[in-house]
Amino acid sequence: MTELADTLARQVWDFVFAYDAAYDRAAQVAGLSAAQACLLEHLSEESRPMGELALELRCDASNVTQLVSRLEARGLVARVPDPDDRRIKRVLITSAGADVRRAVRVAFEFPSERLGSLTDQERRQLSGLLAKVLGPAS
Amino acid sequence: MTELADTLARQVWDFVFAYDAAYDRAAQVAGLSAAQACLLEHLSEESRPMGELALELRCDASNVTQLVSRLEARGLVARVPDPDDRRIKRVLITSAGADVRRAVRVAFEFPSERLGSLTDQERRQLSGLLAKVLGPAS
DNA sequence: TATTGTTATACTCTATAACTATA
DNA sequence: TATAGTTATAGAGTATAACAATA
Repeated sequence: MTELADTLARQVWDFVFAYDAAYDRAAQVAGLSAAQACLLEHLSEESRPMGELALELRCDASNVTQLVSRLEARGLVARVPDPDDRRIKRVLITSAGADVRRAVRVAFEFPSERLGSLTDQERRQLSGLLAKVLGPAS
Repeated sequence: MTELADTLARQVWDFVFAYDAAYDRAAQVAGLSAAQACLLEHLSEESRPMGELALELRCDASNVTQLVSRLEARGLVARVPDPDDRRIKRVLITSAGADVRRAVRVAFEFPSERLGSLTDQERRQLSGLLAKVLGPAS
């Protein structure tokens, strides 16, 4: 009986499709591409080396260079030197960047809206299932 | 107590990230981009009008033109005329296209691999939760 | 006149290879 | 010699606007 598995696979596909589309729209509302919004999401209070970002985003360093250049041109991030290693450039989100990032988060209603239809117990259930599916490496 | 909601949102984000990356890789194994594989996935035995594909993929018609052109150049789909309306061009998957699509499906182990770690009961649970989250419009 | 699909164009994402500066 | 990041380049995804063919 693989019918259940097929149904589930389809549901997951549909969910991911809707999720991705919603994130695209949210980024667009804030005037960003999804990739740019994603990069901003990987920045914190402190600056971060570009190489670290490339690793986390699982993309080439030259890609990060371009993304950061576009964000920097719009004043959303800044490149700051690393005090210990002058080869390294660190990326720092500006206050304008933090504003835009907040706008993306606000526009990205999908999780709260969709997951909001679940009861507290169902949310716990889903969280447990996802933890099992994602495995220990997360 | 929004901690649960935050945890869940993060888990969903991680899951989608892993899912998307896995689909990218699967398409790449078969020599396709994710968008091309996705288009093939929307074809069945019968040919389909390009406009329908644009609607389902939620993208512009000109985008479908380009995707189909690339797939057609590689012999994976063909454009066939519509017998009733000569404005319409229908897209038909070739047997080579069906082979490649099968290769993508085989390479896309993510759902069966990850979801395979769940028991039958857990799968039913997850399916139910997704049905509720996706809503009636699915 | 409205619709289907294409063309021209432009911007972004992404990777590879060659390069610069620093370690 | 190895590493961090950049530059040059190329292919693909995507959209907008102008267009051709057909309804």
